[in-house]
Amino acid sequence: MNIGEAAKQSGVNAKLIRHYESLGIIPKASRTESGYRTYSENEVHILTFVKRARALGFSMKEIKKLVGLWRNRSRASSEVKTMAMVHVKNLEVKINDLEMMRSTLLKLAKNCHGDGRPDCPILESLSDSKKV
Amino acid sequence: MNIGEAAKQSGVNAKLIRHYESLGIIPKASRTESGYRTYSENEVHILTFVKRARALGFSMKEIKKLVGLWRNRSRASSEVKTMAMVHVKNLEVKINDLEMMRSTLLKLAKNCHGDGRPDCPILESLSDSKKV
DNA sequence: ATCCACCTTCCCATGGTTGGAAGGTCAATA
DNA sequence: TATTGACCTTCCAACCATGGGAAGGTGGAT
Repeated sequence: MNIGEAAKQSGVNAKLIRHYESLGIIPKASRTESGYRTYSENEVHILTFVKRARALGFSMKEIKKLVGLWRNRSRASSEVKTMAMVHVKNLEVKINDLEMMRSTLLKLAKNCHGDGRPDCPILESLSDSKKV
Repeated sequence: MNIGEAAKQSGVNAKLIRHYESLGIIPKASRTESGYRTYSENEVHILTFVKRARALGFSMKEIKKLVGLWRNRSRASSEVKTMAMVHVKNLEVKINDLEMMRSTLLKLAKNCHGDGRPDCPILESLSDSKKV
């Protein structure tokens, strides 16, 4: 299977597959005589794994670790669970940040009449000496 | 006032101030004879504005626009409000994404005993053919 | 023989920020 | 006066994950 087919099956862009290989996240693909990368079901499997972990917001560094754990039959599940829970904490911090931004902006926008007049509490609040 | 003092007063890193200037987000600072940038209260004011807008998650491109609107006495408040509400929508999309990730991960982690044993539903779910 | 779709490697861009290197300036002190 | 140390200057590079494009080689069909 060439890289294009592996890309189609895994849903990971061919360009990205090469990139992941260069980062050492996936093992180096074997090559045909002319230099084309070849893939089997197994590699597609790994790529799918990476794609799903990415969709859960793990960084590539974390994913590299996860792939290692996944391929290591004797890993302890505690290690994976710990990573997952640390990640959940990070997600929660981000969610909190974004929700703060959202509520602040909504509060400001509520007081802005939003018509042709120039006075705008949003801008004022961003620039005034009193904090937002 | 030198750039260091402006940085201290505005809370924006000196390095970042130069960067913002190069991006055209803040006006070019005037210089002393020897080339040092000089700042007044007014510039510090703009920097503070930028910092707060950044804290609300606006992109630098959006902030450039906001600074322009802020400095333009005849802007329409509707324009600002529209930007704010578009930004709120974007925030909501991100929040949703992160919350999906969080709940998926929590669901997976709940089923993982997280001890010394190797079997781990988190990894299995990431790699299995059935979707997460 | 030609054509098109595929593959290869390479470099560059994004966005926002931070880091360092190499060098100039300012003010105070020995 | 000379030196020191804190500040300033510009330029170049890194981070992370991804995408774009150039320039050139391969594979297989017509």
